[in-house]
Amino acid sequence: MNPSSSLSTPQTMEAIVSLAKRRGFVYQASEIYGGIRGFWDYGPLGVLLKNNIRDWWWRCMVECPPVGPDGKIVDMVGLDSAIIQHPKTWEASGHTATFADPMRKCEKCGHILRADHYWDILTTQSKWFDELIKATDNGSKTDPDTLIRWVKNKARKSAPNLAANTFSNFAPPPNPDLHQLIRYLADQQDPCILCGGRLGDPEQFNLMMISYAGLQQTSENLVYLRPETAQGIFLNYKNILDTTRVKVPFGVAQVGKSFRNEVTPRNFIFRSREFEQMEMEFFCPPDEALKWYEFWKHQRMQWWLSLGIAPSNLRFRDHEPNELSHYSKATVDIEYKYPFTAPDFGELEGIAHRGDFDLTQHQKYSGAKLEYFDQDLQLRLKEQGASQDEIRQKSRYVPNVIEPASGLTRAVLVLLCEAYRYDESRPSKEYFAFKPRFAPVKVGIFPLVNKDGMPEIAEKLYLNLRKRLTCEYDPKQSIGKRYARMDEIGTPFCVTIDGETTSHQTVTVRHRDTQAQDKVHLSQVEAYLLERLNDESTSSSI
RNA sequence: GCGGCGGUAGCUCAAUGGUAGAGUACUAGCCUUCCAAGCUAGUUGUUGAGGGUUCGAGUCCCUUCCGCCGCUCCA
Repeated sequence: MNPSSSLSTPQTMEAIVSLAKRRGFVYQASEIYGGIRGFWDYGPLGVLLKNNIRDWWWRCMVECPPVGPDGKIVDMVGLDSAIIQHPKTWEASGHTATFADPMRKCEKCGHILRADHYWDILTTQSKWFDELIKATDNGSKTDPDTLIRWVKNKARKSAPNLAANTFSNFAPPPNPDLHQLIRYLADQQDPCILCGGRLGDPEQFNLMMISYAGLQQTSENLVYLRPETAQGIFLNYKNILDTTRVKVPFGVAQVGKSFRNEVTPRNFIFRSREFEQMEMEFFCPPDEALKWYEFWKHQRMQWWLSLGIAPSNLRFRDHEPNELSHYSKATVDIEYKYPFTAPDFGELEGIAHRGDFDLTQHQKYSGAKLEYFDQDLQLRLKEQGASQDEIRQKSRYVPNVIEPASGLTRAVLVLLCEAYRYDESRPSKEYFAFKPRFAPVKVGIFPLVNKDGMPEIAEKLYLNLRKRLTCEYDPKQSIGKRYARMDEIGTPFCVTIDGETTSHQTVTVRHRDTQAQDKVHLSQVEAYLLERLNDESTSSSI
């Protein structure tokens, strides 16, 4: 990409959102009703772009996966599991516990905290609580004078919304413990740890979307829309082992929708409540997990580069130990420099070493046996002269899992950002320089003018080419206008039927990025285009 | 969720409390032999939604929805 023509600023983002709407890539969902927060519709061109990325991922992961670090072919299969699974799935995965906490919200400042951890959070994180501790000599000096002094001075700043009782009838209970004292100060309420404001009643804040399977909306019928596609793979791990001929190490890949009640959906399609994921779970022997983690980390970065993204716009970011999810032994994010995060980076894909957490959990909750008996390993150990005990112990295990999990809808966003160009000197100042493989429309087919037999030839060529390529035929208006329109939606090639087509059987192929033109024989057009659409080296642009 | 700003045609934007407009796009026709040319005609609005004040509201007030920016959140 050309950095000079592509500025990474919020203004760029607005231009991209506007162009994406205008040309039918992405619409806000339910727009005629005023829109609905966190949901987006992919228009005629958006769905083509999204499908192209999805198909490339599927091709690179399932049909043509990379050869393993030991030079051996790895087994990889696909899956499309249900969005709704047994509710116990989410208990086992930890989502119910971590997603469904009772939360309380401060009515003054809006701070949200866990209701069941109120006292812990207050005593460890509240500034005004620290001051109160000091002022009352660790809760031993709770006479009205001391308290009034604290309320009138320090608390005025650190806890402005603390509903301290009127000073005239200030009468804290005798020898209160700290919790009693604070409830007294806050007028019998638990006050906000930040501002001292009144906390609302506890509410279930569930980041998983809820529905009911069955006619009655009872707790027995409660189900969740999946917050990630991964669990569907773990649930089918045994099915796949039993019904296909894969052997550990192997991977299962899946593309599909996931749903999360994000607190703040924002930044166009970056964080939405319904989104599409491309996830792969790679099952391997425990002592090979780190090797495969490094392998996939590298492979996944190569894949993003294969979309034509500038290396300088991508980076790895290792998760800090305290940042790791409850299941993960190591996680690295692949991040992209989005216009709205620049010069910072934002998440694009996470590659997690999940250990044996998921399979062990599902084994525990379901009672199904999810161990793997590794005959290859048994043989190898035998050859190495290991003891019977060691062989028995080592060749039966719960596989470890390496999970590259990426967002398909985020990939769409990245390509829109990465391919966006602004160039004053061109007829269409704005255009998308998609790598040909991902362009929604590959070829525009035009008669130079709408007469002299040119439309007939162009139409025939269109009917022929569209069998293999996404094409558009357009005989209307000036040729420059039609080129510009194609540039704007990122079409890499235009084929124009001109006067020489009737006399010499040649057409003009016009290239989006350079605006250069080639003469090609009519019979060679298809081969000419196919060669350039599939050739990696033609990607002068993204 | 909180605070600030905003929402008018598909898009970019005008419009002292007094007739809702421009550019562009789009459609049809003419013209046009390679980069958004021109001419003619045409389509396009519950001014985000709901309520209020007023003789009269795009404009003032209230509520709500959506968006942007900053916090907060993002197992």
